[in-house]
Amino acid sequence: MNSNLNLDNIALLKAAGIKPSLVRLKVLTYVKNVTSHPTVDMIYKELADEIPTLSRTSIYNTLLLLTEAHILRSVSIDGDVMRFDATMSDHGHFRCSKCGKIYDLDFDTRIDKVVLPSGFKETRRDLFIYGNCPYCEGQ
Amino acid sequence: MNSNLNLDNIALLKAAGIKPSLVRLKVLTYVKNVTSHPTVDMIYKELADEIPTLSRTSIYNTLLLLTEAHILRSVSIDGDVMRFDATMSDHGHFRCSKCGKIYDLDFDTRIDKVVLPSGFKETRRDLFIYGNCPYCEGQ
DNA sequence: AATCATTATTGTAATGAATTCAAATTTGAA
DNA sequence: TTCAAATTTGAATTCATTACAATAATGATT
Repeated sequence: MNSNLNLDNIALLKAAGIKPSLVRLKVLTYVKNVTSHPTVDMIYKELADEIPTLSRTSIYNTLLLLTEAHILRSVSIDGDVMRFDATMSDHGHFRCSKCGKIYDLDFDTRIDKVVLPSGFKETRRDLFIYGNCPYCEGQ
Repeated sequence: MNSNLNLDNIALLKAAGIKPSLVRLKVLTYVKNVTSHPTVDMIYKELADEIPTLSRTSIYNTLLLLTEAHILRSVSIDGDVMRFDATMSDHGHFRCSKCGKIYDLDFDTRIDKVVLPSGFKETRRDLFIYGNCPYCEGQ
């Protein structure tokens, strides 16, 4: 399964004109396999075991590259550290004010009814909802 | 008009249990009179003329105080520097990718139709739309 | 008016995420 | 194998924000 995913990711990177180096594959695979919207630090700490020479700069470089290629997207919520997300379909984010966990938030097309004043041209939107998640709401 | 607004702001601060000091009044008045969603730096540079001894820390302190009192709100868009907004009614924000200007974005209640999964309790939401504003879209 | 505790303001130092940049390493074509 | 190009590294830098201790201002009480 992991190797399959790697094969997919190799193809994915090649299709985007990006050489599938070790660092790039590991970063991409990790962000894809995880729902935690990891930070650079989380990625670094996770991959440092497998790649002992790894530097944070490489992760910054890689994430910038993958973000510009629209393979990942960056998520910056309310002044927090930058996080990264492999879910590229249109969706919002919920952040629990207690535990800080970030959830992907599917929303249907009703949000598209928010209309811009004339002359404004939209390229992207972010919806962030804050509150308590089910695990923190109980207590 | 300015003195009237100051009188209003004095009352506003008092009602919130905040002593209406000079710095607080100047910061509040400035953010209220301006639609630019100013940064700490913009506020500092603007007020430094009138209050020569002003420090950035005071502005940070003041903005935190006013934000916690729900007199102002902070706006953090896509990893940018923190900005501040005196419009407290429900609204979104549009940032022009070219000129960087931020516009308030009224939206009607249709956005409220975005439904959270059960167990999630919402306290606040942010909607950010990116693209080009009318002045930048032309060229 | 003087005292004094409380609050506000200041300024310096520390923190930490993100960026810059040049050097070292790796890669892959010739 | 050679060599140029691309990748990775690590140290230094930048810059917004926070921490914190010192100073100044305020306002109630005597």
